[in-house]
Amino acid sequence: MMTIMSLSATRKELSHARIVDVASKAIRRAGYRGVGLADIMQEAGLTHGGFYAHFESREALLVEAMAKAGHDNISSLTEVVERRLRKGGTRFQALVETYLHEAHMARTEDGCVVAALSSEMTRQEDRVRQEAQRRVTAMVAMVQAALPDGTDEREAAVVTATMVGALQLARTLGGQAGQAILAHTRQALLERHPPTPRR
Amino acid sequence: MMTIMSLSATRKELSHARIVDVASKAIRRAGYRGVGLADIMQEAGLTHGGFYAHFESREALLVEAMAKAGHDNISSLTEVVERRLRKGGTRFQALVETYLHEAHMARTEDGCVVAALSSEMTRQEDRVRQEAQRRVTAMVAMVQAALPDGTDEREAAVVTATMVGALQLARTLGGQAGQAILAHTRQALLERHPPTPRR
DNA sequence: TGTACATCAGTGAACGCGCGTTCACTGATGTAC
DNA sequence: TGTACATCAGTGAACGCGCGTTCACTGATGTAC
Repeated sequence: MMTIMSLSATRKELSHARIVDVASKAIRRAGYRGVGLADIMQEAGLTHGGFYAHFESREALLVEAMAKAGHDNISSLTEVVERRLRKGGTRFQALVETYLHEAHMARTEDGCVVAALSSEMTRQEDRVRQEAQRRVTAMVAMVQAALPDGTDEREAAVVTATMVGALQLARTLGGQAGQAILAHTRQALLERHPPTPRR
Repeated sequence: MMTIMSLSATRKELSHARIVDVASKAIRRAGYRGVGLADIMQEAGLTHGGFYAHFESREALLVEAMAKAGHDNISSLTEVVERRLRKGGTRFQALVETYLHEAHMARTEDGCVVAALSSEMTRQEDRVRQEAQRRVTAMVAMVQAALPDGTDEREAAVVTATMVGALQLARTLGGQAGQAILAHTRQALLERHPPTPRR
């Protein structure tokens, strides 16, 4: 929930972290333009006037919010994957089953920032877009780390694309149709990278 | 470019079609909220005041614009696929190579409406969202029609998710990294549904 | 074929609202002595 | 330990702009006779 901060975090640093955290959820829930600064500040327990003491511009907040969302994604996915691993199966299997899970379909604001914003990423100004590229790259790297050692980065990119696309279509359709897409995509990905090597 | 209209199309019907056509490109280029009504009307050769003689609301335009974009997608993809087919290969191969082509990556405003808007679809009001669901369903059906007879609809959905996700990530990364994703996704999909059945 | 009138399609100004940004001010926190 | 002062962090009003929506009006098109 909260960024890990040094013990000597000032009051201002704590406020800053709260604003970024609120924004990281807001953009995933409502899109880059879906929530105004006043609402974000209010949800962080502040008034909107103080915003520019923390950020140069709205855009600067978006950059930090995306980075925060991406780091939260990776750390919470890693944590859940580790937990699942103790019940057996491969790391990849655990990742696929966690990412393409109903719970992830339902909760956009805590979920994957790439899936939440991908079709808007190309339309952002330079700095936001560059951060978006870093988020995509980091996600591909995480998927690659879950695949068997030596797996091509481009293969990891294809798997990432499949997971992101499936989550988005599932969310758009919703309900049973959405769950069916998740289920069959899990199956397809595990066929492609089976727990036990083919030969 | 232009909707096919009856020979007796009135002047108003022609204007209406122009507005929808302009909007169908605008939303793909800039997102649901990326272009204002005044700009759309201007690009259609009109002034903004006349908008409400054509549509009940902005939302109503979005619904028509998405439907138009989707139909244009399917008809132009079908056309290109037919052309490619004459040079050999399977229908699925032609579809994959057309959809995951550099040209599609570069031209969002003429491209797939699902890939252009997917992460925004869940955030729209009812009527827009329902049309979005129809667009996804229609796209899955088109993919299914390109796969061998008897292929499961859910398998078509997985393939659709992979194509949509790959196009989006490729667009976000851009350049060589983007093209690499397209290339490897083409390869991965053709491995999964090879021109000659496995046995 | 021409005239008078009704309807159609579009114009352009105006309104209201939300939102990013700015700024003078205030209360709280910390520091010097 | 207490007092005086400086700095910090945040407040709340205001500004300007863009955008969806409304509306009185106009010029063009079509129809009746």
